[in-house]
Amino acid sequence: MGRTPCCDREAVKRGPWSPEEDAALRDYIQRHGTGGNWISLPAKAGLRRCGKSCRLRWLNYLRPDIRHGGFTDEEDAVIVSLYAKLGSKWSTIAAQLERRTDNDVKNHWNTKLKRRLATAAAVVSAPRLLPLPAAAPSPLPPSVPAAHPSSSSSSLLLLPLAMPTVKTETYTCGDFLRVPPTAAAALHDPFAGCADAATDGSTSASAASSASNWSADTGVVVGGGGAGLFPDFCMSSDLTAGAATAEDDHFLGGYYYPLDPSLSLVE
DNA sequence: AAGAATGTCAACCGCGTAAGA
DNA sequence: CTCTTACGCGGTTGACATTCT
Repeated sequence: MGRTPCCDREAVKRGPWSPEEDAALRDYIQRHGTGGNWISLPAKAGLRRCGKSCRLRWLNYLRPDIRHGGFTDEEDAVIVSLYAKLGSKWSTIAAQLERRTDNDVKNHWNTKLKRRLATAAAVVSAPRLLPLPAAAPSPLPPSVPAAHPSSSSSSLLLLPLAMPTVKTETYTCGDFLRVPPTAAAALHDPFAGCADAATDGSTSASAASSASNWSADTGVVVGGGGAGLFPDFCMSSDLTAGAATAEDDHFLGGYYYPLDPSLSLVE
């Protein structure tokens, strides 16, 4: 037994909105607002649409202060990070992104980010994340916090990596998708355990060292491998300038997945 | 060039819940 | 307190576009 429909399905139009309907709805709302009652709005606006449909059309498409598509790397990082913390709370996640709708964020996750992560994880075969040698010197500049409060219990090395602009050899950091440690765990990252297993106080799996050890089939080594390398690789100008703070959650640490499936790990 | 496969995104569905009667 | 109504949200669908074979 289904629930009572919110409106008479026979009486209302469904499917894609015409430009005329868009104009009528936009015009009405700009003149009168929603009036706090979406159910009665369609009749007042002269639309043969369900109130729910009007609300959705306005919130997800017609509102003047929203953006569609073209998600930036920073937005991707925020989405992945918040998804790991909150799950599919799309409205909450969207609220953290300027002028984005929950529907857009949800679609972006389902069609791009989720698949990208899954593909990357599948392509990569263990060992995914290379533990740094215990004696590896800390690559962190003095101004960069050694650990983020939210993940301080993890032995993950938190890296001074931001969404990447510096080209090194064949690839840039833009060729990798950064996933914060918590997000990687939430995605059942097969390598998460590898990082967490290092409990001896030494720095462990390093996103930067991982990224810097990937190569293309051509054998070109990206970077040169090793923890000492990444100040030259993916270091954001903000971080090198010491501007990063512990609050810059999505700029610190995490796993780097190659977006190019042809990338393989350099042993 | 054509059909199939895949990707994208707008829109719908139905559930949970807050607010009001 | 209970019931009804409407809103907001997350999951899902389906049409259209694009890419692949």
